[in-house]
Amino acid sequence: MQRVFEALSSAVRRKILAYLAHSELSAGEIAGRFSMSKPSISQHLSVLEAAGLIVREKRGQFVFYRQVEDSLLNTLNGFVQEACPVGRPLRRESAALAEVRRREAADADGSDRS
Amino acid sequence: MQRVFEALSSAVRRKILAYLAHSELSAGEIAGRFSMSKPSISQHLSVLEAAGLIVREKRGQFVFYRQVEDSLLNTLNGFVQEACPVGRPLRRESAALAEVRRREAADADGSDRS
DNA sequence: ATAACAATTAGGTAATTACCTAAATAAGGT
DNA sequence: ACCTTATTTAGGTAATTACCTAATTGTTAT
Repeated sequence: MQRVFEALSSAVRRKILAYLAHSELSAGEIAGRFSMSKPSISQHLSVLEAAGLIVREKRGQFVFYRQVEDSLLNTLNGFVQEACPVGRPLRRESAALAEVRRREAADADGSDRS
Repeated sequence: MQRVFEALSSAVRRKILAYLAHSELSAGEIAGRFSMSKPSISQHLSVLEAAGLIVREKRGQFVFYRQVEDSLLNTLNGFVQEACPVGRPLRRESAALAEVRRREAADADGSDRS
């Protein structure tokens, strides 16, 4: 948890995570998206890896990085539940989701709309 | 956003937020929960305030702090949407929420809106 | 074997952060 | 007015962080 939040405290690292949201990328491809030295990016990648947010996989000459599914979400969610005065917003969303599903179920059963 | 994540990168500050989840507290009451000097806690409180996560209100001799509802959640949510590959579960919740609100609005005013 | 490329490690510096104590500001009680 | 309590500001130090360049390691191709 500590490591995750430390990792997220850097704009560069958050941006890296955003890039990795869409597909895995090699260290070089990531570095190419920033105007910063490769060693610096490499260091940011280790921080993200140490936080358990991404994993590395060496394939031949390249090292590919990809996000660890859910690890970010789980941490943030866990934190919100105890730190958000009213985890209510999220709970409200969940309730909203349930509500939509109920209506969809009802719709599927016969009624129509738009 | 930057300030929020920086604020959250400290365990002490996350703990302060957790305390403020339940009720407002004076600076002294907060400091009393930590084995750390009051000035240090005061500084942590400014960081949280600068991030927009809490607000201060002076009443008499005391300064009370309380969380700003939703500001934490909104930031985290916004971030997750672009950084989490599987932000999908959450995105689905948000979409569901938006959908419910659209329907509620429609139900309430009865006007058409294609 | 050598060259070229990919990535990391090593080592150093500047800037930031987290703490502390002491001093200042502000409000209340006597 | 004076003393106490609540909190913040000032100022300083130690530890951490973010960056850089240069050197190293590992892989692929000639």
